[in-house]
Amino acid sequence: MMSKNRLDKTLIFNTSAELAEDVGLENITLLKLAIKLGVKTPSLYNHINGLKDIYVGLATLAMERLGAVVRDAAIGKSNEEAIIAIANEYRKFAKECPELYKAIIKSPKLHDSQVKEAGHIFVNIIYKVLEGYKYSEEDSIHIVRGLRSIMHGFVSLEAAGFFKLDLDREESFKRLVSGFILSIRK
Amino acid sequence: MMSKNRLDKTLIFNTSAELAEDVGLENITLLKLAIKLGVKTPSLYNHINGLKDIYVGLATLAMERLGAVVRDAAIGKSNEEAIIAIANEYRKFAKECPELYKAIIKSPKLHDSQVKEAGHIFVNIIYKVLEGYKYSEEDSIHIVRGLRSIMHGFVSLEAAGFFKLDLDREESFKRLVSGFILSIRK
DNA sequence: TTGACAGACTAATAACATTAGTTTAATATA
DNA sequence: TATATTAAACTAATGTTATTAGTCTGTCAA
Repeated sequence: MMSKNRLDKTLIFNTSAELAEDVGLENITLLKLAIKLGVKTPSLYNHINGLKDIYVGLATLAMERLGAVVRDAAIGKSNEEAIIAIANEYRKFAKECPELYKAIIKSPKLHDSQVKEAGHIFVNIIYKVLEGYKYSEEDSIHIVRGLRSIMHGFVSLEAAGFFKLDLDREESFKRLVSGFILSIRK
Repeated sequence: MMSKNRLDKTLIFNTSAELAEDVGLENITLLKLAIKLGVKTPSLYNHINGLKDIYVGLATLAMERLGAVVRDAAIGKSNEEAIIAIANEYRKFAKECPELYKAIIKSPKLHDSQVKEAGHIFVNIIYKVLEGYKYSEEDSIHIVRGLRSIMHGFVSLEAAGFFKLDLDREESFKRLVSGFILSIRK
């Protein structure tokens, strides 16, 4: 009657993501997570190898969701319109799930993990959008790095509270993105 | 003979910064710090209020050092030349002290702390450089936010290992900065 | 029915951060 | 110089966590 508290990785990571938003990414504990799952702490170890796995799982989840958001944003759009839509949805995602978003960067090292894989998918969407511009492969790499930098940079400084005046943050972001688009015009 | 192990905040934070680079920002413990200082753990509490203070202190230290680096970079230069120099030195700092750099963003909340103060100083240097451009105050705000975003974004994605191809990262950064400068030209 | 196994559980350990209370040594004061 | 004050070190103890070891139980295949 209570296969309710039957665990698996998906459930664990999804619940971790909720917990992160509740208590803050840094304040996740296995006890809190276990309680939220209706289970005792050590039971988690039947599915994951400890807290580090949680952070890797969260980074992967974040990347996957961000990839989906960005993919959807770009549907039916091309070139500048697509870039603007991607940037706006990227920022929206980071504002809606700030703690999950942080997990992307916190991830201990990307090397070992599936985060890599999820990251590839995310990046490939942007490459696809750039196809309209007919850049060389090399140029595309630089541009994708640039776009990711402005999106991540703005969004994480904003989340950290560095842009104090509440006023005008939309406008700041809009200008940054427009400026970037301008600078990659051929 | 051993006033060697006499503590104060400056010593504690400087040593914490070294420790962070040794073991990673996330892996600092008060025990490791105490050992490095030749002291027992509880002694630290005579000067700080716990681990959180360490992170706030590190964020402040990082901001101060970054401010100094940026200030020095801009000496004797103006406009585009100054911006390029600032960006390059900013990145260099982040590469040389990656763990300390991370402390800037990790800082729990900036509100409560002196990080704010150090941040102001840092930002004011950039405002000063922009004076050469004769922007309106509002424009300046947007531009400073933009510049910080590209610097922080690139540097932290790079540090996190997101730009896999070792090749060309210099070039990517150079293009990003040049593009930004281009986009703020009047 | 039984045997195996996944996945839950209890119990125990170790690494920390943190607090309370004690001692020591330097410095100011008489 | 002697004494009082005090800052800052120390020892001892507590509570929270992560993690591990070993046990129990229900499910499913033979």
